[in-house]
Amino acid sequence: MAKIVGITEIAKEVGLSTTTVSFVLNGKYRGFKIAPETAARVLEKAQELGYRSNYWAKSLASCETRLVGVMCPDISGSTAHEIVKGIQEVLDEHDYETLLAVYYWDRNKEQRELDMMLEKRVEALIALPHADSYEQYQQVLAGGCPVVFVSDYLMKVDQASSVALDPFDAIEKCMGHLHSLGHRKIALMTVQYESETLLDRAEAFKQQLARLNLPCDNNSIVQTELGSFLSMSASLRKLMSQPNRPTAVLTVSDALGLQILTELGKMKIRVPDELALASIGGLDFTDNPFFSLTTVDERRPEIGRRAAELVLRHLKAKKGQTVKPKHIRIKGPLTQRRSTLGTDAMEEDQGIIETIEGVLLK
Amino acid sequence: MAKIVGITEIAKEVGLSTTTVSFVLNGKYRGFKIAPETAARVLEKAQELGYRSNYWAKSLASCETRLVGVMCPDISGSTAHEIVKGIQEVLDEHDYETLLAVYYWDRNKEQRELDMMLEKRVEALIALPHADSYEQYQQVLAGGCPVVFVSDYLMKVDQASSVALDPFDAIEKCMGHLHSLGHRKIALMTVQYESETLLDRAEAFKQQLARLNLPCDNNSIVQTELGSFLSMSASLRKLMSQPNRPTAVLTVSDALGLQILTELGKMKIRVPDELALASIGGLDFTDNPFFSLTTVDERRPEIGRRAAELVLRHLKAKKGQTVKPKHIRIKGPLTQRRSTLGTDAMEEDQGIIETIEGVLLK
DNA sequence: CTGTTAGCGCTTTCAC
DNA sequence: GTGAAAGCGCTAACAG
Repeated sequence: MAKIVGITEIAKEVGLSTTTVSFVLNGKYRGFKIAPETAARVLEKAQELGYRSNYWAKSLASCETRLVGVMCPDISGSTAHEIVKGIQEVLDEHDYETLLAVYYWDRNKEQRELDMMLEKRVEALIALPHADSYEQYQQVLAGGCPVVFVSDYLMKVDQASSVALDPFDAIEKCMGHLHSLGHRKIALMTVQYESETLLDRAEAFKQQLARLNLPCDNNSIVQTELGSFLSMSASLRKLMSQPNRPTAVLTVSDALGLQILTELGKMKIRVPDELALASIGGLDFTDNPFFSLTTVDERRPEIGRRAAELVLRHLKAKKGQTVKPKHIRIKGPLTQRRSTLGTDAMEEDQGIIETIEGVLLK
Repeated sequence: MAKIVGITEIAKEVGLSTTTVSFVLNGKYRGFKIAPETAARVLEKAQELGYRSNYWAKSLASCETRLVGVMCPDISGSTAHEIVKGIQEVLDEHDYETLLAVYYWDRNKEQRELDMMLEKRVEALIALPHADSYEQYQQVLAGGCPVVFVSDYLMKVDQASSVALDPFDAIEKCMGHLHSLGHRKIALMTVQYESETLLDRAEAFKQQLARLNLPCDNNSIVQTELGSFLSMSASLRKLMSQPNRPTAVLTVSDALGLQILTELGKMKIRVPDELALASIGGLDFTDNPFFSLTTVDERRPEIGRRAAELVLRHLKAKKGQTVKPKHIRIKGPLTQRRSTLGTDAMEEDQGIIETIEGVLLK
């Protein structure tokens, strides 16, 4: 830590007490004011000496860090960074800083990073949790640090709040859309990962099948390994080799949807004529001539914003009163694209985008 | 800041001084040792009380934060997060923490974040700098905080170190490859952005044209607006409508390369028959049936690692001696793919990958 | 309007 | 082997 000028030095130089200097520098006037002339002198000296306040000394003395920790499993995908952006947007306005930690889907690292967060005395935590880190978050809460889960959540951690896409609404929109296009045999492709969000989506899917009076058999829900192209490929091929294969598939994420679209290309199965595809996510397909996936937008920046608001609710109310955990489910819009509508329909819709020939989407 | 148990409380409970407790908790034994029995008692009590050290109090007292700031313009692309991962890898090993700030290509935000970094007393800064933030970094250095630029750099900030891809090596590899394939009319597509790295690549390109005895005219280097698909499209179409249009194009980034590939598809220009394409980046094209771009890998994790090492060099040597800035240029491997070789050639190469028909790359 | 005084939670000489 | 005491740089009552 470089030996930089402190408030005391300024005080000495200007012949005032550190108190006064502190007040000037923080623009706080308790009770009465500070003589403008005095303030000016201080400010000038501070400038001259290249003064920079020491955030941590401040935190120590004032017993508040104004720090909110954000934990995410990775930042390579769009999910995390869009959420983070949303979070920072609102936290910024309220002068809270965000401490970002990435744990790369590693539970040990997640634990270590959580420890660090606590050591750094974050006042709240927003997390995209790993599926089975129950105790770890429980512990954080026990330490008096509010937790808000985003995008995914851990049901067992019942004192934490959460913000996520409304799975029932999203699935209903997709299914309604597919149904209205005449699809009667629809399958869900999901991921083998103990995520509540994923389970919710599967549950919602079943509900919709029932609501629409559609058949539900062993092939209605297909699971693939998280992140494995090969596994997805195998599952998909198996699914499509069934006697009464589906005419439409719903996937739980854009990433998976894209992989499937790709694989369908290899399999020479035409989309959407032979198989329509819809997913949940929120990728931007503008400028992308190859992929055009019907999706329900997760509205990730909004998820981040709401999470930050939830956090602020705790932080503001900190005077003894306990704030009940709150669970927000966001409704996202369905955007119909070529993976369900086909090329023709889109030519009218997409104005700017030239429709070009695509292997898959023709 | 929650009122959590502190070292003093433990000391009281166990009937020892804070000094002793501190030593036990930090595993430090100055001179002699601490009675193992004492240590055990302390540790147990700490456990029982759920003690967590206060990072900032520690920093204050010990005059070191063990914090390294990392500034990046955004985290949506692969560049930033791959570099960050590399950085953290080596910093982790040396018990330094990294403080990540994203400034979203906004100079004001960059300035604000830099200020925060200094207030938080980071001991060094690694930055992916904005093209014209000269003074801002100069100021950081003036404050005694070493700066290492990654991927891009600011020449004017001459006391900063830097780590980047070796542009001359990279361009030479690309040009050599294209030349050996018979291309004699090669153009460079770059971005209108005052980045030293980009300028270096353009310079290297010119050198290579000269070395290979290839023609260099107004159309040899084409600039497009940063991030604008439309601008790229216009430039490309103009370029390709020239009487003696190039047979190969070299681009400064994978992102641009991908856009160009896309646009060529729309223009029904076959790759690589009518136009070969090579770029610099490091995207992974495994599992991607549509895009297959010949690129020189920037080795971003390596860039991060080297940057962290540079930082450590400063941090270790902090006993008065000034460390000279160092500039590291990394050589990346060229991976030949379908955008220069065509489908046939690749069928032999790519083992696992099924070659499928692609609109663009057939 | 400004100064005094007492810490925040921890480290770190130096003495016992 | 262990403790006393002096801070790190700053804030926050409470006086004046």
